[in-house]
Amino acid sequence: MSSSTSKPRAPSRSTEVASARQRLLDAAGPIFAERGFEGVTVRDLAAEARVNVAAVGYHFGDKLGLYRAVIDLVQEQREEHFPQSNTAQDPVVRFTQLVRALLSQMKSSTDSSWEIQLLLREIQRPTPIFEHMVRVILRPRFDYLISTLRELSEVELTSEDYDQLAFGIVGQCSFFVLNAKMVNFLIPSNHAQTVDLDRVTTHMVATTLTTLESGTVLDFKMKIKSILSESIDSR
Amino acid sequence: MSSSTSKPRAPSRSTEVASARQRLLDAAGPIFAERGFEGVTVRDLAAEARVNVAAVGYHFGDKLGLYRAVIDLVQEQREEHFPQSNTAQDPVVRFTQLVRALLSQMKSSTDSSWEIQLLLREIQRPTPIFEHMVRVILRPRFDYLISTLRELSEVELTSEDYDQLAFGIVGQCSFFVLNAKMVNFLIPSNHAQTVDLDRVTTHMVATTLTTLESGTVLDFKMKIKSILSESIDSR
DNA sequence: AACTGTTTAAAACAGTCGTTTGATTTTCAC
DNA sequence: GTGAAAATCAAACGACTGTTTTAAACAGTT
Repeated sequence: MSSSTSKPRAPSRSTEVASARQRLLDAAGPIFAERGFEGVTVRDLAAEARVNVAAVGYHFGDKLGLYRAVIDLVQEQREEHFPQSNTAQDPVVRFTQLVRALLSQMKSSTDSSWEIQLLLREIQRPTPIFEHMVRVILRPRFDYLISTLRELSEVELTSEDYDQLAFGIVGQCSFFVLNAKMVNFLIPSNHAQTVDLDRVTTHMVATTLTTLESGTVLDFKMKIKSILSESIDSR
Repeated sequence: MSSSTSKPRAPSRSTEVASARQRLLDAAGPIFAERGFEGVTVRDLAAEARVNVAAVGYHFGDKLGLYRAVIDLVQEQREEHFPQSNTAQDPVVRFTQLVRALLSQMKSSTDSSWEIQLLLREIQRPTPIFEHMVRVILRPRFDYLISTLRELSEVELTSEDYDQLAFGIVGQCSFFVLNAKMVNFLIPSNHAQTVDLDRVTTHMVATTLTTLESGTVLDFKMKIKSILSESIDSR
């Protein structure tokens, strides 16, 4: 499948002005994040980067190669930029900052934080890169979230419960980001902005902590299960 | 914008076999739901419905007209099929059944419940139909969810809190549906199936009820807000 | 100087897309 | 039956897609 064009090496940065390859990489990230892989044409990318269309094929083989390069770039930056450097002792503080960071990075693509939007798009409309991306980028963060939840819980829960809580957090975060347009439509417009980061963070952390701490959750679950088993025939 | 082709009336159902128009409508729904508006070609639709490609233009003007017709059909079926007929007295039971129904309808498109998936896709990648669809289909359900939450809460909360809770539920539901592939990837594969409906329902209802009932939520929120305000400079 | 790799420009390619055409068949009141 | 409207069909249209080709210009090394 790989095109047989001899792969050119990265330019030896002799020219201080950004090379065509670099300009292409810089421009492609936000565009892919905003419109998705299939929603972007190579002509758009080339125009935005002020580069000839042929440059895509020359430097990256094809469009997917450029996309893959962007994903790899995000991965590298994440590894050095997010070194799990959350040193707070109090797990509640650590958890709060984790959620806040998660939400913050998901915010609109204007914040130069288009990376997570790109990943969310990849997840919802997988390209051939999907498995590699989930394994390398998402898995570590997910595991870190789970371990933080374990620290926060007074009593040991089942791993299913931890998964459930973690997905609940990730799910709500991604929902607010991806469905901002609908959120704006459904809530009264007097709210100053679409999603108040601190408000959402506070809500999610508080509900999660309450769930983890409250002894009544199990009672509720028992009751709900009986409700569910009773209403099987009614539907 | 609307094409000036004279709109043909619906065939007078003299032929008992499904007409081309009807076959197209039947086939288009699940396909649009699964692949999204832009991910589907009219040739795919025509082939699936065993209809000539020109039938789309003839009966619906263009591809978007067919999409609009599908959306309208969903809306009609919802109105007669979902008459808010939840008559249980206990608000907890009603809430549980509501969440369960929400999740159930979102389940995989094999269950002939492709309608909600279609709506979710419309929300995340809006076509020109977006506003109309949200207003007619989503708004009533969202308001109903809010009112149920109000009934469940012992003390009156702010409307922002109710919005937050409602979006949390909807967000988690849509997350499990739209990201099933990633969920499968991230959790250990020993789980029997991707998403156990009853388990997820139980979890979400229990956490919501706990949040509504627990008096410690406000304390948590206070603490979290102080955490957030302190760590402003650290980022 | 010639030779290297890089970049640009313009054009063409093969394919797919939504849509339209024009002829043909089917339907159905008369 | 007859004929006009409705419905269906194969085929083509024009626009766009990703990709490739051709040519020429540019920079740096030896």
